[in-house]
Amino acid sequence: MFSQTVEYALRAIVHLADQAPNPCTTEQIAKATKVPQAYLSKVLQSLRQSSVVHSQRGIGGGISLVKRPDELSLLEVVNAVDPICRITTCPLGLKGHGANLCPLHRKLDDAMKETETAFGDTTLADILNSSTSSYPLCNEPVERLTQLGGPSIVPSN
Amino acid sequence: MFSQTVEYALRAIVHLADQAPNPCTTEQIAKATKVPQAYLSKVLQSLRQSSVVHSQRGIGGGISLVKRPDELSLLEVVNAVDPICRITTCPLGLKGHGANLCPLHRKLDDAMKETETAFGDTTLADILNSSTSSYPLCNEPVERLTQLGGPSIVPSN
DNA sequence: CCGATAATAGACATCAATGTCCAATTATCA
DNA sequence: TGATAATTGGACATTGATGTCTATTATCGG
Repeated sequence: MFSQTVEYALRAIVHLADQAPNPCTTEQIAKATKVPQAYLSKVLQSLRQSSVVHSQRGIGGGISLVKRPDELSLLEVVNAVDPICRITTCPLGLKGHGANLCPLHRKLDDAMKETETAFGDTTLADILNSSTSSYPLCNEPVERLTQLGGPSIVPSN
Repeated sequence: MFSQTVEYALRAIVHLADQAPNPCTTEQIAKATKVPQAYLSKVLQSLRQSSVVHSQRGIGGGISLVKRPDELSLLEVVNAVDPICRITTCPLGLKGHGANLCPLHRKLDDAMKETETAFGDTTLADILNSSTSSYPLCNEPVERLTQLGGPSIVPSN
């Protein structure tokens, strides 16, 4: 129901939120989220163009969130890469219907509205703080690669 | 969020339900629902293989519903052509997660579950009897091409 | 049996989603 | 200034979704 691209984008953003506000390189994200790195870089491009993430080249650079995790919703991420486009007018182009959807398309649009609302109401902080037995994306919380105020380069092995 | 094929399949089924229990030819459905006829025939094949519709060749033949409209759910139609596949195990293949989804995938699966439930609880009869100002798929109820018990061939012009 | 009707099957075309690869560009550090 | 790290951009490959076309098969009426 959701595209592979949406899945990848959400994984990446969850990882970034987990590391926020520190940046991660595309390679780091790719490994942590098991997303093909070359394709991930395309997905991150979309997220950058939609101002969901910020990117910085060069040593110590990488990708970081523009907003704080508690201010960023799943919907913003989804809409950046594969927008949930609601049904606003009759797909058959019937003039008599216009914005007044028939029962079938009303039902379809209602389902999309539900999803839109569910994603719009959930922030990345909600995901990270959710108390389930599984940690987001990984078996255990990864060690944070960097500390908040400190110098940002720590070798990963 | 839903594929074009799902949209087409639902349009066709709504039309068939509207005409039930009489059969419609692919051409009739295509015109009524504004779906490309050649592609529609493929979609109807899927629906036949899933036993959602029955087909009959030759004069007086066509496509008809297997179940009554009040016994057929939208979900059965959707699953016949483009199944809503729920997330049952960790998409990253993490052993520690297994069937115990992490918060991200739980959220995604919950959204799918909502949609699944909404479609599973709605029958074609619900769609046809829904009291909105727009009639399903068309500006006004089409004249039924045939009567229930009578001979089934009436020229369409 | 014959001819008209209608579904069926398969080949083919087109386009978008997904995925890979590499050169170019930019930023940082020593 | 040069070396290194990292994103960026574009070309390319592969696959599935969408769409078209034609020949074949099944059914019915006469």
